[in-house]
Amino acid sequence: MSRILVAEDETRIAAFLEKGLRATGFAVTVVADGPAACQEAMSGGYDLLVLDLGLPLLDGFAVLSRLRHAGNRMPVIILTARTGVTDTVAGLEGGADDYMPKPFRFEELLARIRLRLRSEGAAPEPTVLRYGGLALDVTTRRAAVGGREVDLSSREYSLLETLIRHPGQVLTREQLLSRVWGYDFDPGSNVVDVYVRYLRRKLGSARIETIRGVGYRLSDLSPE
Amino acid sequence: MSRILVAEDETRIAAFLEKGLRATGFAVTVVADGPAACQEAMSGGYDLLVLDLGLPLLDGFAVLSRLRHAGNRMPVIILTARTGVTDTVAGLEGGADDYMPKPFRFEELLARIRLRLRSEGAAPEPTVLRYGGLALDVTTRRAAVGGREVDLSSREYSLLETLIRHPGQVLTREQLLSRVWGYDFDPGSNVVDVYVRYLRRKLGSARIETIRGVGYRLSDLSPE
DNA sequence: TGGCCGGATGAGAGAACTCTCCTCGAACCG
DNA sequence: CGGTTCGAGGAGAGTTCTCTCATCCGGCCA
Repeated sequence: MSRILVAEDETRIAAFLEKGLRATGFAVTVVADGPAACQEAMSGGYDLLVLDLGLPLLDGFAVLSRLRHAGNRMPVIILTARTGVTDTVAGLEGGADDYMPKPFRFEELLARIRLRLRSEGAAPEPTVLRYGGLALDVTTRRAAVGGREVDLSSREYSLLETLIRHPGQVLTREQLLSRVWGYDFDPGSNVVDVYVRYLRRKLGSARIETIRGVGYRLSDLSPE
Repeated sequence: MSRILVAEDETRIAAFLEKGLRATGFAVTVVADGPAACQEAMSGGYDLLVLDLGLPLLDGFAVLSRLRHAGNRMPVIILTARTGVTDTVAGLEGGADDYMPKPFRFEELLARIRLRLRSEGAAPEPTVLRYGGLALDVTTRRAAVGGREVDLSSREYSLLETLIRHPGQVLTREQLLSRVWGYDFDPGSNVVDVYVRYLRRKLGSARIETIRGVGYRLSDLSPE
């Protein structure tokens, strides 16, 4: 699987990224300041760099610029605080690289990463995800159960996509919460339960299994 | 530019597709029944086929199956009535091909077509569209004006994307209405005006020019 | 068996979104 | 110059979406 370098100094976010990316199957290394980011990135051992702008010692811009001047063309996804107006300038305006304003949903970042890695010549990402009679179209964000088209809200879709990307695997509420809702969401909330219910109503209740005390799992019913 | 074959018997929709695709810069041929679709498609003169399932004489499934059996691997996007439950079965379930349930928004179809053509080895579609200090990120559907991040609703984004894909060109209300809202939308509505106003409020009013009696146009102000 | 705990469900508040309708003002045309 | 037409803008209704909260139910354990 691909190797990803994360340059982020806020430990909470760094941990969030590391855990999520690792669970997705990437090899992850985290660094917390600019010089370390440079050094690691230059080593050539990574397929992609997730780069926070607000790094200590040497900020993200400087890191990126050094990389590029050294001829390093690895794909870079920039994390930028949304509040800082000027930050985003170079994000979108700055040129070829991808950016992602904070706070972001993990699934969104994942989508960007997949896109970047794919364009690097890897196998193309399938446009339709299938599992046990379910079909999810990632480009139009629509779903079908056993051939019946189903309307999903944005949240519902995102939750279902997360589940279907880990077929047969149990995901805890915390995992789902952080992936679909983001890293700064109230851990005591029962949104996940509620949205599971919404999905069950639309997909049929047997599609999503409850593992008591653990979490939820997509079950692989064959098409009705 | 790419050549597209449209197989659709409802004249209203066929005309809608032909006009829209042509305006986008594709070379378009329209056929209205199954045998004609087969014949044209087999000719090899097209890069992509937009195929309605409800064709007379020979339905879309049959056309597709004949094509594939004949070894033709051209990308096919299937149009399917959303009401017909069973139709969608083979749409999403059927395998490798793309499908698009009716009624659809033109811009959505366009996105699918671009995706298909891109994966055919053409130049990759840029992920950020820029024009006159505007930057639009097509993957996250976010926008920035002169570096300032702007939140857009789904409709607002879609309208702005349509405008930015025709930089400097005047688009009529009808064009915008059919592209962003769909082909069966009330032509007497003033939604376009309203959404132009929303965009102006968010982007600055000078960004979108009004051409009296004609329509709207993005103006290429340099970044503020 | 009785009580507890985790999950399911119902209800609903608040916000965002989409669209319609109506009025005002300005451009254009005679 | 006056009337007409077209677009700008304000206001608001209806809907959907997202999330919270409170209650109910059923499994599980003492």
